[in-house]
Amino acid sequence: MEPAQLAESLLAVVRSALERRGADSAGVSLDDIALERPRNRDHGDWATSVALKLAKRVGVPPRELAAELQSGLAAVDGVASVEIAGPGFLNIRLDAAAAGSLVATILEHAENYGTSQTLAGQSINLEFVSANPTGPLHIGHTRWAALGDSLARVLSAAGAEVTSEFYINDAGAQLDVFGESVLAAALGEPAPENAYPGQYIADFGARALAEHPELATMSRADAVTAVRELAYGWQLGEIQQSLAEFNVHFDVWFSERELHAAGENGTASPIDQAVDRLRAQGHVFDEDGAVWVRTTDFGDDKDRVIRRANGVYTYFAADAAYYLSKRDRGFGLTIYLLGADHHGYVHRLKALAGAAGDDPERDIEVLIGQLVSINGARLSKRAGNIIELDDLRAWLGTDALRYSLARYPADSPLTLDPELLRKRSNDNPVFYVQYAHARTHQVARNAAASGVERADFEASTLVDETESVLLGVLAEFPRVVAQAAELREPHRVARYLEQLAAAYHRWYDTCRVTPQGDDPIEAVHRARLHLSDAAGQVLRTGLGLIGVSAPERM
RNA sequence: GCGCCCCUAGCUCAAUGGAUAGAGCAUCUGACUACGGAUCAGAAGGUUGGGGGUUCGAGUCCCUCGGGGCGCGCCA
Repeated sequence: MEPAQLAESLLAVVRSALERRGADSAGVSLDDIALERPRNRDHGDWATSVALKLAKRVGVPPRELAAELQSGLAAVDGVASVEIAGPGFLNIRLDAAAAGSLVATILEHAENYGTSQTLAGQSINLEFVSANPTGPLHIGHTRWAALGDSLARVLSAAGAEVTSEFYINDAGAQLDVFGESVLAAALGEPAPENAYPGQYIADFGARALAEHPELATMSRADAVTAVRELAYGWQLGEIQQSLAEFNVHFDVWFSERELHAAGENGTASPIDQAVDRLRAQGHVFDEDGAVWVRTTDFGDDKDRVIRRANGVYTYFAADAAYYLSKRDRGFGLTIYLLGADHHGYVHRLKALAGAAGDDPERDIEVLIGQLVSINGARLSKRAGNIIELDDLRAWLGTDALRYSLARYPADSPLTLDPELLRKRSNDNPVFYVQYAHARTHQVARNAAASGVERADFEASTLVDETESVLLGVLAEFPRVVAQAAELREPHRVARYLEQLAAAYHRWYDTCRVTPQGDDPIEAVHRARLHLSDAAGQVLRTGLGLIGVSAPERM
């Protein structure tokens, strides 16, 4: 039996109890049921605090209401016992056959077990990383890459249509500075003020000159443009390759230049159109020669300039046009994953949504992730403690790196120790989880060699305590995935996998799939092989949700 | 000064308003002539930053104080 079915049965019992008392039963929903797995095994396979929650509404002492529910619940098929505990908790135990039937469900649905339709019909645009194409990705980008890609997978598993998107800031002054920096390096000139530091600038410069010796004789303006475009292409290519090797996928690479460019037959640029549209909505005004958006109407602490008095658009203008682009492409929900150093943008982004006629509370979400620090120190180029994605991957490997970043919530400040990272130790919980998965395959290989077959499945033979626990953990997977999607917290999947791996390892330690010596093969061995298969399936699916491989051997 | 985030075991971090706050690492003690020990069993480790409040119940919600991070341009 799956928890969802138990919750439905419980809801029916609750409703009929309320009706007997003449109380309103229509207002009770699955949200009130609060069916959960108790931490303490003494409290049963499943427990509910529904009697505590509803007691006041009905006007009955909690334990009295619990007693009424107890008898109704005990009659549900598959429920072995129901106890009342403490102030009014109901502790439920399932019989082995009902609990074990979950294995068949998992094997039948295979990689779809755990997916749901809780976000079905939602079309979501998820933007993350969006680094400037003026340098390599560092550890901060790496964190958003791991979290964002996992979130995209989790949202999809919950039934949403997800487009993951990388916004390339390729239109601003930063890219010009980048071009100047590379050109100076190419021509052996002293680095200009505010130039980008780093060996890669020199490397780009040398490569540019080697491939295009004519740069030395071109006009300054032409040379800057040419070098900028060359280096931009190379850098973007490296970013794309780094992310691909990190198993991070983007559906759309959106160039900011598209927003500035006028149409082929002289039509207004998307930014021009955006300003006009916002003005038509009544949220734009002119003051001191500049053009403003009245973002304070939507909770921002000051209004924002969208076009300066000198006629040049601000960065905010591109943001506006970009948001409208997403909107025009039909997304019902737009999610931004930003670092904490950008949290000041939350209000103005939401204001854009509001000004465009969307609901800032419902149609746009801005997730703020805390920055990563190294041994307590913040990352900075000046401190020389920048760590690049490619270095991290070289030290740890993609699996360990992705896992160690995905198992923490985005708003948790993360402190890393580069010495530990370099050591590539087995401490990383990813190996614990992967080993559990490899073990399910080892078990299957051993079973095949010993003649244990998958012919029949008698759920009622799974009576060991470790089997009961393992089944309970397996039963939670769909809810964990749905919750991770709803709360935008993919780390819940990783934490769950550690729990599942622990339950599997303990079970393995206690229960044999392959009989010892000359002992006969019995139904329980075959049932355990199914159980092991089911655990392997869920481990594999779960690891896939955070972009980590599930090896069959380690 | 204003705003957002954070403060949980020695360290890194979990925990829908639920029962005795949990893992990993580190420390200590055990377990293979039993499906690979990258495993398992056990010990020790806590005033959840301090103080108030809300309620059947608070690490979680509210107020306040302290500490840390980040942000507050007609920059990008």
